[in-house]
Amino acid sequence: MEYTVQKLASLAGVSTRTLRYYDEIGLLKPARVNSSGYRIYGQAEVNRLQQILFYRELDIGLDKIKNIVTAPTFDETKALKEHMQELIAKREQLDVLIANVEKSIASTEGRIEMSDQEKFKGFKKKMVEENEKKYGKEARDLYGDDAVDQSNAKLMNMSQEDYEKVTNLEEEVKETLAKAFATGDPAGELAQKAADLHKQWLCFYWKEYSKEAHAGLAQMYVADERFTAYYDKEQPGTAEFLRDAILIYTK
Amino acid sequence: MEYTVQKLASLAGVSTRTLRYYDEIGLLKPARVNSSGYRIYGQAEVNRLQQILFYRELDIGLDKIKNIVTAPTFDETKALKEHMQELIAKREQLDVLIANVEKSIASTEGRIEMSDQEKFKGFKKKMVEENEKKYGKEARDLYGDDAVDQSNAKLMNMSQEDYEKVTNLEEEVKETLAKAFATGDPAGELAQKAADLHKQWLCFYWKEYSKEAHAGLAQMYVADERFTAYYDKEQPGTAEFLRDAILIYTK
DNA sequence: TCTTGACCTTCACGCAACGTCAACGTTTAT
DNA sequence: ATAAACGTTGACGTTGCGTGAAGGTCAAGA
Repeated sequence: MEYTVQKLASLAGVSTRTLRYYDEIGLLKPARVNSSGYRIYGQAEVNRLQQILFYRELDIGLDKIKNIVTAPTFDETKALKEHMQELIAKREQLDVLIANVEKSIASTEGRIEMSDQEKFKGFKKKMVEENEKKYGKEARDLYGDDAVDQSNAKLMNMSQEDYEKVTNLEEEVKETLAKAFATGDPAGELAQKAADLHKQWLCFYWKEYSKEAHAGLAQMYVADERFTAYYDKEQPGTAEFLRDAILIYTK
Repeated sequence: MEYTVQKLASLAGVSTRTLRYYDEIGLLKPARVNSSGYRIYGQAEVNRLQQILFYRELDIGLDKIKNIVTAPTFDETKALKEHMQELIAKREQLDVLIANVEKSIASTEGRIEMSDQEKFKGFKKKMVEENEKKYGKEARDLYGDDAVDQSNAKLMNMSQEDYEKVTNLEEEVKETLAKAFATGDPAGELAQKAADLHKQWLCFYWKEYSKEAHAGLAQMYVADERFTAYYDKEQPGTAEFLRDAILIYTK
């Protein structure tokens, strides 16, 4: 079956302008151009347009879609399966939002109270996404896919109380660590308490805890500037101090 | 609780630029501006930002959001409930897409075959949406909310076979109508067959059929240029002819 | 054969919703 | 008191098209 712009456009539910634009940016070239300059699309283009729309549905930029579908290693089945995972994730995130709306209704009706943080639950996912876009690749290179995925997954599934607990823990770690740093002794009581709090905090993000992994993470804290910057913010050297404390704690 | 731009931004997971932009376009003004020109947001603004993000999630334009949330008759609870309906609808549409992906996988694995039309299922929803944006208001004014909602809902929930049936029916109506028009007799056998087919077609979109509603729709066909344009495309006068045939059919 | 109308083409400007500098004032913490 | 972090207002850039304008193409009917 062959299609002109209009035919394909109405089949797929996009505008003719969109098809011309996709041609222009090299995302979807027609199978051939007839003697009068008309774009003629074939079966392969229909399939490809479908792929493109799949990815567009996930709010992926057209240039990235281009990279994905034009990649020589492009495995259609695999791409589709990944795609489905993301759709399912999107649906789960919608569930969070729906729960949020339900709560908001209860809240405006005065039945319950909502913290400001709760009010933006479900929107946070966007931040996770953007984080992925920015740091995703680095982090994946550094720590491996599984770690990143699990961390994200846990973050997204976290219940409201958990979220509050974890932010509180984060504060506690920082406070205890600051006090411990003042003592200068990573083997001291305070430093070990900080390491323990850090373990608890970590358990919110990790499926299973092991001393080796904890120690490994501590090493990475010092190797990765993003983490050192975070911990050294108030007191330079804190990241190293935390590493030492953890290394002792996990021995 | 009072928030500066950054505080509110990180709370809600948006950028500071976004907040400044929302201020600029009058969508979300800070509670006050301190002596140094800093924007200070209060509790009301937090709640309002939440509302805004809800609507933004539905891809509603900021100007429309502005109209919605600044409307003097703005009923928060009602808005939230409507909002939830749309989120649920969105999730259902995601289900359609997921089903589509599943089929696509089966198709690339050679287990089943997909028609070109099938390939774009789930994307069709966008067309419904855009139709809503363009004609929604008119149509709602003209036919009432319920009719439009039901029609959209049925269209979105339609199964694959139904979709094929309905497009076939549409063709059949057009063909029979063309032949009937040639006879010139709206009471004749062919014209009455066309009216009957039209009824069947209609039954795909209506929850319940009544002769009165069918007759009413026939009148509207002639009154609304969009419909007359559709039916008169091949043969001017066809819309009127169909109306007459339906009026006889429903008598 | 000529015209009409629905197609198709290529520019080219317009738009929303911000991102992203630049250039500069303010607050806070050490 | 000096830096670092945070705030401000322009102002131009970006993405993914929408929307003409100005004009070729093609089948069908007068």
